Amino acid sequence: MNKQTDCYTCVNLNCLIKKHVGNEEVKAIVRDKHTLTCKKSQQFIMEGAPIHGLYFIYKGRAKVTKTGIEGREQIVRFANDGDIVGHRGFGTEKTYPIGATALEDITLCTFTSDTLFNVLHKAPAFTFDVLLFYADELNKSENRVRKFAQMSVREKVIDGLLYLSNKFGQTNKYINIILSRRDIADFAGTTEEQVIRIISSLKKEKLIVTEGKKIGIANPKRVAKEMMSHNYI
Amino acid sequence: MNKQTDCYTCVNLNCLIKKHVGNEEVKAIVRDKHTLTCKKSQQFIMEGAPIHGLYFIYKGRAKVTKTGIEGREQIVRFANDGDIVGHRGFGTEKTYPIGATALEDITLCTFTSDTLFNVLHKAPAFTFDVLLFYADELNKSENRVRKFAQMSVREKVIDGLLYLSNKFGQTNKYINIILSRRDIADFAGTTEEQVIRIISSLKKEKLIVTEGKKIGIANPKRVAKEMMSHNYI
DNA sequence: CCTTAAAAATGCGTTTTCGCAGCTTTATCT
DNA sequence: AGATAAAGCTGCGAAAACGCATTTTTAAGG
Repeated sequence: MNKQTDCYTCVNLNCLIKKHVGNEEVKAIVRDKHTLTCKKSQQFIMEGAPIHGLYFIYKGRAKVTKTGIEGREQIVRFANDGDIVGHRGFGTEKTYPIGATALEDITLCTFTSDTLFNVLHKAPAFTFDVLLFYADELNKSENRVRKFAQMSVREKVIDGLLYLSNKFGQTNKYINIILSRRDIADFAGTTEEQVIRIISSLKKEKLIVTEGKKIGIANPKRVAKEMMSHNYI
Repeated sequence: MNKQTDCYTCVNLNCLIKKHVGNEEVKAIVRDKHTLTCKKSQQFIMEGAPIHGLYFIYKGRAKVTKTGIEGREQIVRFANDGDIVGHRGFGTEKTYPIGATALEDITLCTFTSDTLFNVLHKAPAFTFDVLLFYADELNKSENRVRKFAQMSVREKVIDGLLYLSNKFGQTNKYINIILSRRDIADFAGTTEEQVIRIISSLKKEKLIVTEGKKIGIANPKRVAKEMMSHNYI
């Protein structure tokens, strides 16, 4: 029932598999590929479940989470078309350290750990690019550690909205993704109420606009300025 | 003046170079190696400075930092013998996204970006291990994001002390590293005063012991229990 | 060993953040 | 369209975290 996708005609030019699809070793991955689709709200990686492979997003958006105190979820990042999801879905670890949930109907490409493991040992240029991906994610994550440690709640929410606008883009003045206030809170590291309060005052300050659940950055320059002191270097 | 170290007789068995020193390609790295020493408090990587290579710690300890609001520093992690320091000290980025400072007199092995770049394209087994290292660091960093988002200040300080005890070990009941309360605060993501207050009450509760600046976890089980709710999964 | 500076400790008022409760609006299902 | 549930909003008191000022202790240098 799943329409199988094809790496050769795939439109995700930022996908690392696509980039290296000419490599003979990488073709082994392509042959092993399985396509699956998930409905909105479906969790396709369970935190703590045994590892069975790595996911690449063909089309759609997902949240990557870690469960904390009393089941409270922390969104560690969002994933978009072409992104890799499933840390350590290869190699020596036994269970997934993160969970992943579809934010909308989503099509995924998945590969078994074994295939990946082999290719990562045989296609250095590919492995190097995966390495760079992880190094980049590490840098972003460490930036987030700093932000969470030093920012006020207001700054964290603004920073979160800017991230979303940047990651998913804005069309017709609105950020290209619909999230609940709860999800924004779980991402920004605060409570639902605080997010609501802050969004409400940002609206009064004409920094953002809303329509239903849609949020748009009305004044990117001024909003970015709110964060300036956190971006230097 | 710097005594040159030698990978073949190196005692850091956890060092990735040491592990792969038998590989012909990796020997190119070994030939390129330079040894340097730093005095305590000396900063050997400046945040924002042009990248010139990657560092491996031969002997000593260092803190890895990011500068935030009004110059306030966030310690993103600590490094010990054999650890890699200098994210992205290879590849495409132009400047270091982190700073690194010696916490005591330290001996470093350093390699130029170009040499590393080449070897990372030619020695897949080595590249794979570096990849695993980054994936692990990423996982740890994402755990820290969650902790910073959800923990109270007290929990963050306790968690920081447990990390230090685990990372550097305890001898004679004391954690094997001397840090100022300020450094602990910069790591745990709070203020110096809070760290002082919390250490003081942990002492009263007989959970830790102190002697001068030395801190020891007196009751690891009970202390770990304080954090249990954060460790599940 | 004494001097001086830095680090640590503590009290206290202020600010920020939180979480509950109640209410309103929006979405969903038949 | 109407019923029901979910999500969003707001006020308010409580708790947590902060930052300043001051004192005490520890470390460093001559």
